[in-house]
Formats: sequence, C-alpha cells, structure tokens
Amino acid sequence: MPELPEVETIRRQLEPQLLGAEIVNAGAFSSSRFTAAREAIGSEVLALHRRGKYLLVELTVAPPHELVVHLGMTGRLAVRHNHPNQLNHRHLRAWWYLSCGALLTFHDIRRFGRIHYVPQGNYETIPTLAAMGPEPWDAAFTAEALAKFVKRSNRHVKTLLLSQKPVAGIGNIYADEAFWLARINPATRTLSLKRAQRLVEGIRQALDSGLRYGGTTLRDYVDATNQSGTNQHELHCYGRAGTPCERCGHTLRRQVLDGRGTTWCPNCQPR
DNA sequence: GTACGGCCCTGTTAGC
DNA sequence: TGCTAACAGGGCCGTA
Repeated sequence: MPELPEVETIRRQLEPQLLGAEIVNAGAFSSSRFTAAREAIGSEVLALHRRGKYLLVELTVAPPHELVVHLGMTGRLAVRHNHPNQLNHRHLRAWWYLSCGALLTFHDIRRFGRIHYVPQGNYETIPTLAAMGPEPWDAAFTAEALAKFVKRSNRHVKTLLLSQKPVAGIGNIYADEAFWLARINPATRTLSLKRAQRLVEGIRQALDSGLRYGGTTLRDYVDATNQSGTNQHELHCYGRAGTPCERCGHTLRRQVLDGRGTTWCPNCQPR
C-alpha cells in the first residue's frame, strides 16, 4: 500500500520521464474516481510534486491546473514505451498518451485510488489534502506541534496520525513502525512533550528507512519501473504479530484499533 | 466541530 | 475440489 516513501519513490522515477511531455490523449475507466484523467488532454507537464501520499502533476493550462493522483491501496503508475494491448488490461483505470509516443498508465486492482483535476493549489474538493499537516521533515512538524494537536483531541494518537492532519504521509505500516521505534503504545490518547519528541523521531526514522529501501512491498506495491521495494525486510513490528520483539523478546500482539490492524509490543510499548 | 461506523473494492486465504 | 466468508485498509460521508 503506497504511503509517503512509496509515492516519493514513484515521483522520483516518473519526473524525468514526464517533464515537458504534452498529454495528447487520455482515457479512463468509467468511474467518477478516475474520469478526471481526461481533463489533462492538451496540457504539458511542468513539474511533478508530492504532498503526503498524493502526487501532484503541475500542468500548463491557463489558468494553471493540477492532476492530483492518489494511489489508494493498490495503485500503480508506469510509463510504457512499447505498449501493444496495454489498454485491454483488466485493472487499467486511467491512461495518458504523451507527445513522445509513450503511454502513462494507472492500474488499480481494488479501485481505492482517485484522480482529481483542480485549479493549481485549490484543494477544496479534496478534504484530506486541503487539511493536510506538514511534511514529516518540515520544520513545522515539531514535538510541540504534535503534542498540542494530540491535546486538542480525545482520539487514539495512531488514528490522529492516519488522519494526515498532524503530519502528512503516514499510513498503517509506517505508523506501527514509528510507534515501535518510539516505544509508545499506539492506543494512547495523550503525549507528553518528551514522548511527542520520540514519536516525531520515530516517524522520521521509519519513513527514512522506507525511502532508503525503495518502499515496502507486502503484496501489491511496485514502483514505476515495476520493481518491488525491500523495506519489508527492515520492518520491526508491522506484520510480525506472534513473533518475538527484536528489542525485548516478548511476543508482538495484534488487535484492531479504530478499524485498522495494529501491531505492538506489550512489554516495551506499554499502555 | 468532533467522534465513529459504514462503505467502497477485489485478490487472497482459511475453513468447511 | 469447490464453494463461501473473512480479511486487508485510505479516504469519504452520514449520523449522533
């Protein structure tokens, strides 16, 4: 499932292939989640940005617009230079023909992905993006800011992180890893300044690892070159329920927290 | 405004 | 072997 490291990996790979390309034609699977892909016809790609888990394709249209792509759970983007029969693929949700002759494709098995076409910087139709918190490495993401955010709510801190509001780009995998690294129970509803500092560092460390290893592939994720990531071999916690904690040897536990599978060590991440 | 549950969606896996 | 049900979860929406 593409979280920040996976989306950033894809962005870095696609950027040199898309910059300056004109979108000469496009199409989409007949669902309102994807049909905005066609709006980009006739524009040129100026830049490829990322915000949290969203890819932002900056286009030359007057006034300037953006194609906003969320990969959902199983979305895949790829540039194909040899593309016979590509449009017949069962899970193809959107495609863009480029002036260089290449084809940009968006496959998404579970259809949790989404494509928007919006005036540049205007995200009022994308609530999560509009309310998104700072990037994890942004100077605005501090222990003080995180502790203050947590204090304003009574929800589980993990659930707050997944909302994208205190910080951008965290999904279930990196959330569990960050809490393990910070030695904090994901079901806590409060954070002292000291624990908030540990969690900020845990989040950055977990995401850094994801970026370094090209993302985490548990089942579906591949990057824009069709390669799997290798960060799954670096995970300490997520998906390891029932096995010994690397730190203390106690058995990692799993339970559903606010609808999301959550793994933690009951010994070194106590309530 | 906030909290929370349900829904979307399909491939995989477990159980019978 | 084949069928059915449960499960995975990010973001949105309706309801309380």
